Amino acid sequence: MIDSSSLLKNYNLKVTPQRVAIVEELYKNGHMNVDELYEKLLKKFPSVSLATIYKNINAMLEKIFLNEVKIADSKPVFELIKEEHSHLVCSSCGKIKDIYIDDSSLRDSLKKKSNFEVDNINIIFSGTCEECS
Amino acid sequence: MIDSSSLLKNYNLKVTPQRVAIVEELYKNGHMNVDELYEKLLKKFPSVSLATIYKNINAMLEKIFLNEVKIADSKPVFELIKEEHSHLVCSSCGKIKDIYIDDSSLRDSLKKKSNFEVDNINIIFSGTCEECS
DNA sequence: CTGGGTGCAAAGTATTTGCATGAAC
DNA sequence: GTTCATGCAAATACTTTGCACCCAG
Repeated sequence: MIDSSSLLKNYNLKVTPQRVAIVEELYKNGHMNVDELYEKLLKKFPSVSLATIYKNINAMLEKIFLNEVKIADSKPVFELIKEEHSHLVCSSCGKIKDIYIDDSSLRDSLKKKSNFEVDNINIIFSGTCEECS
Repeated sequence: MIDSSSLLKNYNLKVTPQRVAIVEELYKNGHMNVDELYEKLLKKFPSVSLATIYKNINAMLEKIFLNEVKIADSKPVFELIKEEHSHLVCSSCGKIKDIYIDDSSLRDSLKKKSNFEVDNINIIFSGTCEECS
């Protein structure tokens, strides 16, 4: 499991049960959109409000321990920040998986073509996952 | 310039002045979000409505001659479909440029790690463009 | 002429904000 | 005790829809 309380404290966020639940759900499920998070939290806190979800997501995005992933043809999803990685998105089942791919060859070929200074490369593979094919 | 009328006809869309203007603006500017398109069209058609912009963007997306690009921290932008390419997004000036990068090494390294069947790879480089650095 | 596009207004969906109360520290 | 999070309701932002009228083919 993940030590949500320490994580929250490290980022100067008060430890509330709702926040702990958000972190734990994201840890368990990897990638979730706002509605999925809301549904999960409703089970634990029947009176939780969507506003709380939004406020917390935004707080966590600002503290940079959450990352927003924008995928074609679907709602943005959120994930806990971890090592830099890319995403596999299955167009059949919709599942998203992390994958660790070396991007140095990409950086090299960009360098040859342009003087753009890269901070960050965002790569999304779409296609069909092993289970669906 | 671009032959917007033929383009529209080829995709079975009636040629209207608003549509021609949308295609021409996208051709000129490369990438535009809904509001930018709306502002441009307002200059030519003071009574154009946002609904028309949305309806046409959606029609063009369906006919697959428009592409939606989702970028972190900004509104989605639209571009005319052309050869497959990647995007450079400057975090300083916000400008988006196309870049043609060979992705075969990415495909190879993915193949080694996973049985995911790739249809399509979406790559966004963020950083600082030549002019801004 | 006919079908489909346009513009307007209204509805729908998504997200943010203000505020009173209550919990975390 | 003070600060800040929560939940509610209202406000704002974004996008779609319905419909009467009009233009493209």
